[in-house]
Amino acid sequence: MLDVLGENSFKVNAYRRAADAIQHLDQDVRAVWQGGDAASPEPVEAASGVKNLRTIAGVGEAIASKLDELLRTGEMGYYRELSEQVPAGVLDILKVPDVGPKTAARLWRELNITTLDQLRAAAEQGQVRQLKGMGEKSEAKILAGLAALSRKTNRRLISTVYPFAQAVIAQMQETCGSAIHQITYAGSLRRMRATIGDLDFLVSADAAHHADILEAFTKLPRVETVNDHGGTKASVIADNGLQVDLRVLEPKHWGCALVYFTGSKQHNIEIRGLAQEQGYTLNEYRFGQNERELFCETEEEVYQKLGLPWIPPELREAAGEIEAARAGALPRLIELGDLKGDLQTHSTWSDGQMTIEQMARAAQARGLKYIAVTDHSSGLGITRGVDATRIKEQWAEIDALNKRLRGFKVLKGLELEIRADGSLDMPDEILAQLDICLASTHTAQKQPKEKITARVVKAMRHPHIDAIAHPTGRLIEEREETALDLAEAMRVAQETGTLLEVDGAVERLDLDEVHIRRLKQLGLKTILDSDAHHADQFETLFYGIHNARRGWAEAGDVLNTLEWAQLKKHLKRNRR
DNA sequence: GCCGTTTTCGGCCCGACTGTTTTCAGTCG
Repeated sequence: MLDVLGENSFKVNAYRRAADAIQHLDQDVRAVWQGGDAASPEPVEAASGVKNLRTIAGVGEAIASKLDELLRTGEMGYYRELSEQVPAGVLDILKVPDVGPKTAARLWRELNITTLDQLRAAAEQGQVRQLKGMGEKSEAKILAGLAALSRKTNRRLISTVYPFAQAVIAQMQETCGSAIHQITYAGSLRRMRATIGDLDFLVSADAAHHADILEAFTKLPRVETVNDHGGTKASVIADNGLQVDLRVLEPKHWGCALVYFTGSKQHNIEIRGLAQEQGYTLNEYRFGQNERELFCETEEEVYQKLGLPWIPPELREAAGEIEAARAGALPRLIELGDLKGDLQTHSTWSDGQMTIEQMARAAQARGLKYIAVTDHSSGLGITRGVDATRIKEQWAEIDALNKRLRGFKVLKGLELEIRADGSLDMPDEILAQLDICLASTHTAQKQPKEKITARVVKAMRHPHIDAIAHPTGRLIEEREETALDLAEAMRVAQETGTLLEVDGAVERLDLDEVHIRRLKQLGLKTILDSDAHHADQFETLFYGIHNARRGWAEAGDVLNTLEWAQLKKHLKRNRR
């Protein structure tokens, strides 16, 4: 709204920076405001809330008081004031590709256009081109943008974009062959975000080949429309609706370009600030110092020049990674190969699609040493779960299977349903005999905060429940998190030794990166599982690991990097 | 609106592409 009103762009950017910093905080902004004392609903002293908020980078006096007002009253007078000035529909118009704040403001003020429908009508009737600086092409662009907006889908799961990116790379290599020196994806995919908005590729090649490479890119079989096509970059829409950009550059620019296009934007701004402090300017091609130009063929050289070690892409969110790098305190991030076992899998005993043996053999083929079979308890009606009778039959099958397996162990587990009232649907006598017991909620997910928190906390206090599976219940782009008070759950986890799981299922990634980092700060361990219902779904551990890496997790933070004999000592049921 | 190992005032990351222009503004990433 400030943008549309023509406010000083640096002021607008200050709000963006503050919003970005809050989004990437390692805890809830409310917790910062409260000054670390989550038990009190408000800061002890009125003034300290503002002071606490100001510790956030990019939050100064003005934004801190507005946030304080928002947290205290649930409303912000300044926001309401702006809302009264700018018609809501103008903000919709801002979402049209190629319409920015300047254009939206002129459409509103000069043509009185305040809805998408009015904009479409005006463009169709040739009214838009009457504005100074707008012509037929601008008008056509707006109509195309409106069409794109109406069929626009949300961000996609990384698990669909990653294989697509691999396919694009393979096709480019096939088409251009030796002309391509290096090719990679960059952007949010390289940072391994859970969802991806658009896809960025970088190609290095001799300048003589640049035009051919861009041409080949725009002609790939899955390209539907070409939006931009210049001398160094092209931007297309693929048949799956994804926007895909490709940038071509000379090999000597590779290091700076890869850093630049991997981002995040805010990370880039911070490292360019660092470069400036050291007397350089940094862009996507080079370091500049007066007339001198310094090129970097690798990312390592770029960071080295800034006095930093290489920073893994998953950490590049301007969330303290630069300070940590400078202090030599970057985490040694967990890797897929560190995992020794998987503590949440399902079989045909409940809603899985494969037998326990098929799951076990697939896991072993992937290099794991053990899995826990954690079928649903019968309380979750839709999955035809196991009850106290059937689970004993399942144990007999597991015992027999373990005799046949070499160098691999199947553990007896359960994913126990925590009923809406907090009760459990399996006798304690059964739970006591398991190797590991997870508990989770699948029903009554809309309970208010107090109720669902009490429900989960009650389960956490049960002596035989080792971990809470997918604690927040989110389904990415589909279902919001439950109202569970995670700060309280973490506190109870510290007290009881109950673990909070990281579910690696690609649509869950639950806990997410922010919560994982919080766990680590509290000194809590976790387990990272596939939640596989089919042998193919062990693949999700790959995405789960990257999610954990985004949460700064090291191997030591994840218990199933241990052999089972060691791991079992950490489970609550085996502790005294 | 934010910020400070030059600065409490005066800066604020930087470049590609497009369209409408006779040298640049707007948008995007």
